[in-house]
Amino acid sequence: MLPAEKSEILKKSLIFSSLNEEELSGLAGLSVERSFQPNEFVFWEGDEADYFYVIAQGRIKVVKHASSGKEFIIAFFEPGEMFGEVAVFEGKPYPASAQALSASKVLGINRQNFLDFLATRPKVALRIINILGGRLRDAQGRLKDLAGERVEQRLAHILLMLASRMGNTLPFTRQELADMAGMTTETAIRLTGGLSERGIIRTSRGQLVILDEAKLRALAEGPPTV
Amino acid sequence: MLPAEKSEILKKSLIFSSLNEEELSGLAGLSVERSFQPNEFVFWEGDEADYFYVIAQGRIKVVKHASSGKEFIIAFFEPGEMFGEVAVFEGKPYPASAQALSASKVLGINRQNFLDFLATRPKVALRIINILGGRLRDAQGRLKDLAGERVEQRLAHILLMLASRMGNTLPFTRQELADMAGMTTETAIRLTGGLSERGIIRTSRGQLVILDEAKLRALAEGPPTV
DNA sequence: CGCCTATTTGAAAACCGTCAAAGTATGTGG
DNA sequence: CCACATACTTTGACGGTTTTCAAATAGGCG
Repeated sequence: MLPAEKSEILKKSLIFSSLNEEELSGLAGLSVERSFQPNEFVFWEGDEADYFYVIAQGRIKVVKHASSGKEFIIAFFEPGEMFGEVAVFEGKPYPASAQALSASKVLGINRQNFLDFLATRPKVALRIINILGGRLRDAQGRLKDLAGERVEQRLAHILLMLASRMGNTLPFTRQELADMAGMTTETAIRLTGGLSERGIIRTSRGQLVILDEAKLRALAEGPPTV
Repeated sequence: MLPAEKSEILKKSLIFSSLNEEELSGLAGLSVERSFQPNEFVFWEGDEADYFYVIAQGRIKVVKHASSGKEFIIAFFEPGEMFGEVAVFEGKPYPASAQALSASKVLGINRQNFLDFLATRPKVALRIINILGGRLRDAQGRLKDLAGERVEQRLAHILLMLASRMGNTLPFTRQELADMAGMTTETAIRLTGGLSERGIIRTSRGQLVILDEAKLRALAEGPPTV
């Protein structure tokens, strides 16, 4: 990949939108390109964290494994988004694993180089604070759901969250939804089946379309028995 | 409170440890002191977020309420720690409520003033990135637990996390532990009862002492049936 | 001493996970 | 182009974990 292409990719990322061309190419010079096949892992939980990543193309999921072996999906990321940053900013091993879902290209940015870069770019630092704040907010909302809500409401919240980021057509299997909502695949299927019958969503293999966001929102907030 | 006292409090906080005296007093000038009675709320979920806070004295808990009315405790904070920052850095309403547990004093720092301050203090920004990263890591670990582990393992994880921050004597009621681990008070009592019988912990009203951290760790990792 | 909150115990029921088996898209290789 | 392998989807029955509901005890503070 040419340096100019790297700059182009970084520029599209929200994190670096405040940088000028010169700064972008400086950062591009610090970055390393890596490519991954579908299902290949970018890093594993516990690995030394020397790099964080910005996605150039493809989709990445970040997961943790429970002691039972069950997988929990922390997040999906798309081109322009960063991942692996928690570990890098803390200087500790990665707290989760990252796996490519499709053929993917990412730019890896070295921890120490980036920290040095940040020390003179307060705007970028503020942007990162912003992004981390948003992720923390999401995480806290999900914590509350997992701790206190029933499966149906958990799934509804997940669908609404995904819809707000990606639109009403969601490219996820029921298994993936289940792993995000902390339930089994069977339960996710039964729930989506029920929602389909009520005309709230439409499902096909590996995809789910939200038809009636208002009803879904009502479901997410209160129990169906009003 | 005198400006010098404010500086003193800020200085003790990890966030501002890189500041010199002059910077500290500048920041102290931007801060407002507020006092709270036990059980009084510092802010409510959904309030406009103009300030974030550093604790001078007392203990604060940050909570969210599920649709059922059940309370979920996101975190407890002690003197020197900051809270309410997620909302401030995002410019959105508070995502949770903050309640004083004991008579408390806090320093409130205005959002816009602080963002201006940060724009010329990259070290403080990096420290905040660090703290947010740590909180995000914690939150992700708890997400995985809530999604995939049984109550006993969830409780064990919570106890270990608290112990690593506060030592082996934990000043929490079973109700509070239950609200952190996403279970009912009755379940928390039954579980702690079992742990006491096995000599792993000792409990009294509003307090829990960890006696055998190794056994607790074993419990947290794997199912009890080895 | 009295009130409020925390702790305790028990029994019943609900929710959801587990297990098993089968059907159905998608893509691959012959 | 068909056959097959692989993943995703579907359905049913059962059982266990945890919540729910109820009632009683006990500790601490004014």
